[in-house]
Amino acid sequence: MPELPEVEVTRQAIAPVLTNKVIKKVTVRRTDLRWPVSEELAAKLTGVQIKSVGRRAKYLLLNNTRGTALVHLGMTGSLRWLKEYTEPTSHDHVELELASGWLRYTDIRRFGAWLWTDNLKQHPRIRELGVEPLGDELTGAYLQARLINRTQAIKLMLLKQSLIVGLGNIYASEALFRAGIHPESPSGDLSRRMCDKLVVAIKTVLTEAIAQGGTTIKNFSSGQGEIGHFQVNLQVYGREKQPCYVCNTPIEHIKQGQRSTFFCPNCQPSDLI
DNA sequence: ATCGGGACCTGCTTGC
DNA sequence: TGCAAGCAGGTCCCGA
Repeated sequence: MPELPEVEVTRQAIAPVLTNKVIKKVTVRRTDLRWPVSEELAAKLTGVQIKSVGRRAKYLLLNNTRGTALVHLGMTGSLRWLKEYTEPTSHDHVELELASGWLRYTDIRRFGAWLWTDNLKQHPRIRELGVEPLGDELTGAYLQARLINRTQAIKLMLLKQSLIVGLGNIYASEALFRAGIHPESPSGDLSRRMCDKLVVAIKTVLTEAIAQGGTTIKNFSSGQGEIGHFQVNLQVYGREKQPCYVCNTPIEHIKQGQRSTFFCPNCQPSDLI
């Protein structure tokens, strides 16, 4: 489900109710998520004070007095703040109880994760991550340097979290449309000018999506239960055969790495392929 | 090192 | 109506 904007919107929603609060109790109903939820996680989190709620890539970071809990939402995960307790369903796997309410983690497909670390920078899932797209490190020069000699299609490269973090299947297609770049272009063939344009497109689409509360296609909602509204701004994703908003050409749908890609064949010319 | 594909898991939609 | 196939916002791991 969630890409960077949805994770960031979730972070912004839950940070105010968690910051400086004490976790009274941790309930893990299922441990078989993406990786097994360790007994250490529940033991360490119980009784700690949350110092801040951060984000690195698509991981939420519950920074606390003993270390950090990393929460990944996978494809179908969500976090929800409950002021009043409700009976958990079969997909509610983790819960934190605080004095003022409960933080509940729901994840139908269980591709998400809850991990514990007391050395965040050296954690294997964090160590190998690429640059944050909304920070100063992502520039056209960085992108071109990392893409040089790579033959893989640019859409697939944008999904690699070791290059740039935060983009997923929706925003990768959207960024390429906004940059006017065909998704099958060999990465190493992008000119510096195109890399500059792509970087601007990535930053713009993610920033706008965060401002709109993320994209809700199926069931994303922020930690306070608000759905996102960016889906009305999607230019190509999910719009197969519908007219391009810019030029009226029907949007095309292809598969790359067994995943859907959407693009406008006119606005995103294939001259590099 | 880079790539392509399969794997993990559940639920919903589509087509015969 | 029923059932199988295909699809979904992520990412790790394997073999070539």
